[in-house]
Amino acid sequence: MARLAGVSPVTVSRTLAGGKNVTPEVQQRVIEAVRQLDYLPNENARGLRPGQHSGLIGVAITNLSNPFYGTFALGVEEIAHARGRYILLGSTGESASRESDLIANFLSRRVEGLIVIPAGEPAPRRWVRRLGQVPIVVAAREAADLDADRVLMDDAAMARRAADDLLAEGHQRVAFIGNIVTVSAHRARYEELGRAMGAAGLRMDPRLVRGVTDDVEDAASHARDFLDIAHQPTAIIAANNRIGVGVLREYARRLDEGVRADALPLVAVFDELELGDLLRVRVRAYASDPRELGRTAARTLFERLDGVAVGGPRRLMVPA
Amino acid sequence: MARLAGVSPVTVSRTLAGGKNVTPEVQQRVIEAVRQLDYLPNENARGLRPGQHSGLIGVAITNLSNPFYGTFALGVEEIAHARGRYILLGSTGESASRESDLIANFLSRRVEGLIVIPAGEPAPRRWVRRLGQVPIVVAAREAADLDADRVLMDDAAMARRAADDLLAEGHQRVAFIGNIVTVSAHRARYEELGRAMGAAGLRMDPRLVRGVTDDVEDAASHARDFLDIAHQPTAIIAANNRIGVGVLREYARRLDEGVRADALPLVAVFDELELGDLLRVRVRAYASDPRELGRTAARTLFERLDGVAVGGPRRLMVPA
DNA sequence: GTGAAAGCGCTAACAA
DNA sequence: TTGTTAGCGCTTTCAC
Repeated sequence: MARLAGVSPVTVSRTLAGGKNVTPEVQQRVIEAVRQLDYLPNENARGLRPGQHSGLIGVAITNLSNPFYGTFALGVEEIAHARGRYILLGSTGESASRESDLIANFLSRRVEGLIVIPAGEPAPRRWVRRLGQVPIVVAAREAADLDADRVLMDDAAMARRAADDLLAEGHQRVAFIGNIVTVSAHRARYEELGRAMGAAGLRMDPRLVRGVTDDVEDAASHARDFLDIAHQPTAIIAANNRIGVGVLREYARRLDEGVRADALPLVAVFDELELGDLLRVRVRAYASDPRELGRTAARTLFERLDGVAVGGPRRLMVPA
Repeated sequence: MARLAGVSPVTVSRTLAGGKNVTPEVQQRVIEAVRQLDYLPNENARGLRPGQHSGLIGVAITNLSNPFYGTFALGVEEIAHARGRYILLGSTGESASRESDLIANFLSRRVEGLIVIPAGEPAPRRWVRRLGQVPIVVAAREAADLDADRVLMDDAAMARRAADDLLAEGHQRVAFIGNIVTVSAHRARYEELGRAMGAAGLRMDPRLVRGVTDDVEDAASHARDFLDIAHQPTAIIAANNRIGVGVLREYARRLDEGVRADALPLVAVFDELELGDLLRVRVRAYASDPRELGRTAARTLFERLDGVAVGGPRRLMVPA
């Protein structure tokens, strides 16, 4: 490359860096050679030099096929792109070991920062020690053992609104499907729901609470159980989108079997349900804003990278 | 690191590479030092050596918030993970220049291979020359100027099935929303539809064809037009998922205004419509399998990387 | 079994 | 303005 232009590698570097201290003529020669060879500087080598950054952000989400996380990633990318960064992306599938591997690999590629949706599987995050000075933003869920910035949805507000609606309609027996043990967002939604109902002199029946994180079929089977018990709940609350879809899958089966739509419990879904208003069954969605969540997570990360934000971990709330 | 273990960097490298030619004792010392320092070898430096590979696959999709592409990426990741590779991911938003930038950056990070969903914006792909020996797989859509392996859905089969259904029900006036000019998948679906209807002595009315790629609101506004013309079509065909959602958004508005569900044209949607069977309006979905598409794309890429596949570009079809 | 030397592609610092 | 030197962190080759 340098040979073709008849200059030294330094001159190539300088030209590509903006051309400071290079004769226009020489620059021209370099540019020409670059084009002729389709030369692309090796970013990995460049990042090796001290003081240079890799231009990479590591993003670990739980499940790419869930549109919530896809949209989240889109929000992250939007900001990252505006800041000239590129995304290393992986999904954990809620597995703690996969999360650990993924992050170790991100770090070994010298990402400048990390954005992580913590995996639900409960396990100590031994990888935090490896972070060193690399900033990390935890999004969508709490992670007790991570001493880092958090960007969360307003789970309590969403849950309160849901509770208000349910109470206003006179529901007394409501079921809940979600992983309240390991997924903080689900737990927050559940607890606030319980509080709001408690304030109205009601309580969640623990026999009507089932744990699932993201699995459509699992959720469907819990819904089946609820529909089959003698004293059906009057509403089923799905802690997220995928769980909601699972419940509705079971509803579709029931309708096929001749069950009437208004004989089925109301379904309340968190996180958005596309076309919920067009369904033949009674559904209510309490939507969060995954794209803005992603954007905010990325902005928060960049504030650390820029040194704009200093000090202890921050906690940001993205309104629903 | 090497100092802490009292050995040379070479010995560390050897130990981490499996420990060939290192005394178990010394290995132990190295392992211990690694743990103590939370040492992670620098993958970028490692990849710098000749003959080493980066362990990265570049994936360029059009829109992460579309669950179709999210699921596609999941399929890619599944295979990549099994092969110990990691994913550099970016979305093009259908923009040709963004596609070009993205791929240039992937290449400058020395990805081992690329998987690309070509952006719809028509523009010559000048970046192909930069590929050098890096294999690329084109997925989901054709890209005429790319001389590379392709992994496509069976658009024609899906369209034929849709046409059969429509014809069986006596539809004669059907509208189509999709970008038949620049998105080959949409075009293939449209053309096959036309062929099948032609065989039945009917034809698509060109005034009932509108171009949109992925935009929900755009699609909704076209649907609005179709609903407002005097001689309504009896069916509206959406070339993909997002377009279908757009059409249905408009339907939801109409229902709110008191329009009866059975007064609205049937909607046929390609690529899957979650919960389509639960909608209050008549909808038919012709689903493809994005996850398998992603898996197949990744497998095809690895066959090139492994040297299992040689010779000219292959064309694979993933059944719907 | 271990280490010294060399070089992957790049750029900051210094020299010419 | 341009080039030489050196070193980022790693691994391959060769010597011991």
